[in-house]
Amino acid sequence: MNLLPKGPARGDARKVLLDVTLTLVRKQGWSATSIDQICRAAGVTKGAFFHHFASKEDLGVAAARHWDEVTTPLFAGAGYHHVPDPLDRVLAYLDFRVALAEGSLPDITCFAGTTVQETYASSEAIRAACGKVIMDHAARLAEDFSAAIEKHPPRQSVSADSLALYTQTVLQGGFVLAKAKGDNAPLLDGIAHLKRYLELLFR
Amino acid sequence: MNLLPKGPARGDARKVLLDVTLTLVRKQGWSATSIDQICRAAGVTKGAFFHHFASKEDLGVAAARHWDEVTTPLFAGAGYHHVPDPLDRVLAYLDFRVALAEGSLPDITCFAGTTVQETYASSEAIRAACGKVIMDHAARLAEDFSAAIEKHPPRQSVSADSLALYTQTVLQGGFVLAKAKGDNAPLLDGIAHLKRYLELLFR
DNA sequence: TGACGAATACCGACCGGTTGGTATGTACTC
DNA sequence: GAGTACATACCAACCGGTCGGTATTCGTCA
Repeated sequence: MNLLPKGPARGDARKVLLDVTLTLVRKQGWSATSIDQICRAAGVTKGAFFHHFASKEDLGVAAARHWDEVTTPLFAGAGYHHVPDPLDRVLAYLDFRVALAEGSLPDITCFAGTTVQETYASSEAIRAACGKVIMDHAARLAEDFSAAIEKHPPRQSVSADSLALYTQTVLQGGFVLAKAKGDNAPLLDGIAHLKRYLELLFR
Repeated sequence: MNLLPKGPARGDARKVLLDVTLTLVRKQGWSATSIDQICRAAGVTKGAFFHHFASKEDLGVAAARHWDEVTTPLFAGAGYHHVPDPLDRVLAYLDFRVALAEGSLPDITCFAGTTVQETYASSEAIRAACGKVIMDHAARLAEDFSAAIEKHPPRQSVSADSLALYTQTVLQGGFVLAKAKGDNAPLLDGIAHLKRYLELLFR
């Protein structure tokens, strides 16, 4: 019989390890999450781990890319893309982020933001991988900002890239404040201020 | 003779341990910083450490309070307090933060923000201590926002507390993005957007 | 179709070093 | 001489990582 331990099916170990890594690191941070713990949670042994990843640092880089592969379809498939006006589309993106913010903190925060805070000085590879995820996400948002600037000339001269990066700044900061307060409110509040900024700037 | 190791003078161990903790944690994160490493950098043995702190968690709480004791005089003694108009005072506070942002990342980032990201789910004591530092700092800023709202009625109704917290959100998010990019620019850019928001809102 | 060797996926024991923490001893101060 | 402020030695558990082995899958050629 041998029912209980029940690891993943053959061939799935890598994906399960990456999924588990995202979950554990978002809750405990990067350094506090050990390879043993990841293996236990994934129902896999250390041998399997080091078959797929050369080191913990290698896992960090792979997990950042996996985070990108998980979140990109989530945003790409969201309804706000169908809003015709680019400014309204950006505001709808923020409404979507508000909807995502309903949930417990470990589920709504950003793997890349959490991890890069701990590794920016100790692992250039992980820092770069996390940075790329955030910058790529911002770059996609910048396209909408660019169209919004063209269609609705803002009161003051601002660049699309800068606005997109500022949006990520507010979100990442919202995560930090939410963790500090033990409550989503600062995150929701931050998004509300950002929306007001955009409306003051563009209308 | 016995010159080389040269620890701190008798009675100074606790303060040195706390100072070293702030430095190391801001660079490496909380979990990646070990008690042994802190003792080595402080020129003190483990016996001294556990004489002053009951556990690593206890150190975390004490370090958060120490962070408050270090930063509060820094802001209290800054020139922006002498700006007569409350709105200009807030904007001068942000200019002061821009000035602080010139420097290498480990020196300009926030101990409380860094630490709380790693500990919010694993240590309620550290989370609360870090949260209090941030909220107290915001509360002091909220007084200026309150006066600014009274003197310069904003275009839209906003609360002073919310604006003060949003300011901290932008700063904390700026730290994260700066670490992710390996460059202060997103932090400076974020503060610039925040200033524009306040000017659009209040003038 | 099936036999077979190679590559892949995974297991679990083991290693040296480090972790947070303790127990005991000692020098200095009041 | 009593309390404070350290130093030293030590511990079990855990850390990231290695290694020899096994089970499964796959390409290939008869």
